[in-house]
Amino acid sequence: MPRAGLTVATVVAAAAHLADREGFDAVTPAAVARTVGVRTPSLYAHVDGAEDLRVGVQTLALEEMADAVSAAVAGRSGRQALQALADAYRDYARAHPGRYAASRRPVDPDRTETVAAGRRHSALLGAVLAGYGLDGPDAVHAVRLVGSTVHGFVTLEATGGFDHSEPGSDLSWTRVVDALDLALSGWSATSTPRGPSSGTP
Amino acid sequence: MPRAGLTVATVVAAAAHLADREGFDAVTPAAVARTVGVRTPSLYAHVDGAEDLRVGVQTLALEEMADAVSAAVAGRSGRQALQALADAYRDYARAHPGRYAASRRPVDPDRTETVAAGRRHSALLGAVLAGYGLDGPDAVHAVRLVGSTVHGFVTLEATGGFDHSEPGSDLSWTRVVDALDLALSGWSATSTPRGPSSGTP
DNA sequence: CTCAGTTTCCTAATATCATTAGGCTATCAC
DNA sequence: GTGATAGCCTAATGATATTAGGAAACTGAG
Repeated sequence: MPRAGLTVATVVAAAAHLADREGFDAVTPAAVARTVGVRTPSLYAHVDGAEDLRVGVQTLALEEMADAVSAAVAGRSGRQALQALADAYRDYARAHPGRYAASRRPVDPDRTETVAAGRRHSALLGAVLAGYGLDGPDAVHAVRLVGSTVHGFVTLEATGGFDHSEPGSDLSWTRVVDALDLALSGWSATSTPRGPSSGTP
Repeated sequence: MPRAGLTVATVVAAAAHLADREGFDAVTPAAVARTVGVRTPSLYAHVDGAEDLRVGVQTLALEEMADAVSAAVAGRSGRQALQALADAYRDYARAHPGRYAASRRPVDPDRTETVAAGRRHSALLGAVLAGYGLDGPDAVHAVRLVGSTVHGFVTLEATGGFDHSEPGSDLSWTRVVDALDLALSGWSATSTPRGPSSGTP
C-alpha cells in the first residue's frame, strides 16, 4: 500500500484549506483525514489531536498575516502605513475566512510558536504607531484602539454583521480608517491636555 | 419518578450559566442535560437540538444585553450616552463571558426572535448617534465604527488579548471611548468637506 | 544488495456525543 | 375518576476523538 506522504505542514495546510472552504468549526481530525485521503487515526502520527490541529491552523494564519502586513507596511509611514496595515488584515480575512477565524482564538501561552507569531503583530502595529509619534503607555492604548477597531470591523464584516444594506461596507471601511487616523493624529492632544500657557511642570 | 419540571426557559438559562462557567463551546445537549439532572434525550422535548440550544443562548444574551444597554442610555445623550452604552456592553461581557461569546455568532436570518433582538442593538446605537447629530448614510458608517470598536475591544479583552501587561485595560478603555467620542463629534466635518463659501451644489 | 530500524499507515477497540423511536407515567382538563 | 397531553425514560444508530498494536514502506549502514 503506497504511502500518502504526509507531513505536519501538509496536514495543517489541508486543515487551513478546509477551514476556508467550510468554516473553522469544520476543522476536525475526521474531516481533515478525509481530505488528505487517509484514515482518521493516521493523522495522529503528525498532529497531537483536534486541539493541536486547530492551533496549527491558528499559528499558520498568524504567520501568513504577519507576512502580509509586514510586506504591506514596508516603506510606508503615517497614514499610508495605517491604511496598508488595515487593508492587509481585511484582505486576508476576505481571502481566507476560516484561517482568519482561527487567528482570532485566544493564544495558548504554552505554544511558543503561536505566541511568537502573535508578538509579530503587536510589533508591526507598534512600528506603524511610532510613525504617529506615539510611544510609552500612549502607544499601548493606541495599539489596543487600532487592534480592536480593525479586528472588530473585519470580524463583523466576515460574519455577515453588515448585511448587504446600503451603503456598502467599503465606504464604511474608509471612514473607519479615517477615524483611526484622526484619533492617532490628535492622540497626544487628548492624552496630555495642556492649556496654551501651561507647559509641562 | 418525579418530573424535573423543565421548560424552554429553564433549559436555556441552564445552558447560559454553563456557557459562562465553562465557555460557550461547552454548551452541548449532553452537558446541559447533566446540569439540569435529566438524561440527554429528554432535552429534545424542549429544544430542537444542539444548534437550537446555542441559538437560544445567543438570543437570551442579545436580549439581556439590549435591556442593559437600554437602561444604561436612558435619559442620557451625547458623550454620556456613548459612555453608558459602551460600558454596558463591557460590563455584560465581563459578567457573562459565555453569553457574550454566544451573542457574537452570526445571526441566523431565519430566527425571527434572534433577528429582532439584534435589531434592538442597532436601534439603540442609532439613537445614541442621533445625539451626535448623525443620520442618513453617515449614521450607518458611524454605527459600524462604534460597533466594531466596542465589540472588538470587549472581545479582545475577554479572550485575554490584553495580557495583564501595564497599563491596565481600564485606562485603554477610557481612551478608546474618548477616541470614539472625538471621531463622532467631528464626523460630519470629515464626511462632507466643504469650504466656507462652497455650499451644497 | 541486504537487513535492521524507523516511520507511516492500517484495523480494532473504547468512550462520548447527537439524534430518533417508542414506551411509561405524572399532571391537568373535565 | 378518566382521558389526553406532555415530560421523562431506555434502547438503538451513527459519527467522532483517541489509544493500542500490527504490518508494510521507506532509510541508511554495512
